[in-house]
Amino acid sequence: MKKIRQRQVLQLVTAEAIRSQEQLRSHLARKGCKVTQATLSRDLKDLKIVKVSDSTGSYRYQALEGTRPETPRSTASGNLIVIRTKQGLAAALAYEIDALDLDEISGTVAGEDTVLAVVAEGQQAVEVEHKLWNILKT
Amino acid sequence: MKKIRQRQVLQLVTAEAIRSQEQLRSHLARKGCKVTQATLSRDLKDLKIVKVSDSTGSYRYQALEGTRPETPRSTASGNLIVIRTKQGLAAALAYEIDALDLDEISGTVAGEDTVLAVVAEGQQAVEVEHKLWNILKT
DNA sequence: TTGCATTATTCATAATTATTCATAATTATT
DNA sequence: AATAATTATGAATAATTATGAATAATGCAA
Repeated sequence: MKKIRQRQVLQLVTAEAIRSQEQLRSHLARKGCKVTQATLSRDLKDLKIVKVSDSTGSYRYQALEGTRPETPRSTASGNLIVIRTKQGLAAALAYEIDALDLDEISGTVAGEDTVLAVVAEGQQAVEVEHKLWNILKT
Repeated sequence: MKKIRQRQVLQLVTAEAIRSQEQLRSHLARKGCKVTQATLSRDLKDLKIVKVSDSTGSYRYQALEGTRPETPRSTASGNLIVIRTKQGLAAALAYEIDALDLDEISGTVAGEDTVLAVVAEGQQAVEVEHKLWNILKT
C-alpha cells in the first residue's frame, strides 16, 4: 500500500506542479488513493521531496536526488539516445540527466515514459550512452 | 543589508544543522542580525534553501545545489537545435518558434525546460540556430 | 535636497505542515 | 493459528511557515 502510494506521489510531483500537501491529497484521492495530509507529510519526508520556489515564484514540491526506482532501457540512434522508463517517470529521469550537466549531452526532452537525450556534436552516441549508464546506475 | 544577511543565512545553514526558521532567527540574532521569521521565510525562498530530512531522521535546512542556467542556452547537434529555458517555459518558446513558421525548421518538441527544434533537410543547424537567436532576442 | 517610486521589513494572522497519541494493520515468532 | 512486535495510519492539535497590509528604508531623477 505504502510503496504504491509513494510511487504515485513521486510521479505526481514530477509530472505536475504540486503546491501543497492538501493539493497532493486531493489529486491522489481522485486517483483512488485516500489518505490524510499526515501520511503525505511522512511520505514526502521519506522520499526527500521538498518545497521549493519555481520559476513562477510560487512554491512547488520537487523530488530531491536519487529517488529513481530502477534502471531504464536505452538505445542510441544517430545523435540521439532514447531511454524508456516506467510510465510517468521520464520527467524525473530527464531532470536527473540534466542535473549531471554533461558536456556530451546538449539537452533532453521527456515524454511520459521516454526521454530523448541529444548528444553533442562530435560525440559518439553509443559511448555517451555508456557513460550515462555508468553514472546513473549508482 | 539583505545581501549580507542572505550570505550569512547560506553560511549558517551549511555549517550547522538548522531545523527551523525560529532557530535560524536566534542564531542570526546572536550574530547581531535581528530580523523576523517572516523575512527569513522569504530569504529561504529566494535562496532555494529547503527543509529535508537528514540522516538522523529530523528535518534540517539545506541549500539546493546546482541552480540551473539562467538565460535560454542553445546548442546545435546534428539536425537538432536544443534550447534550454527556465522551468516550465519550454512550451511557450516552442509555440513562438512554431509561429515563426520558418522553412528551416521542420518542427519542435517541448519538454518542461527544453525545446528540441528539428532543422530541415539540407540546412546547417548552426546557421539556423543563429537565425533563430536573432529573431527571438527581442 | 525633496518628492516619488521601488524594495525591504515587520506585525498580525492565515495557511500549511509536523507530531503526538490512539488504533489498526501488518509482519514475525512461538 | 495465536500472540507478540513492529509498522502504518488517522484524528486532533501543536508547531511552523507563508503572506497580506502597513510602514520603513532605499534609491533616484529633477
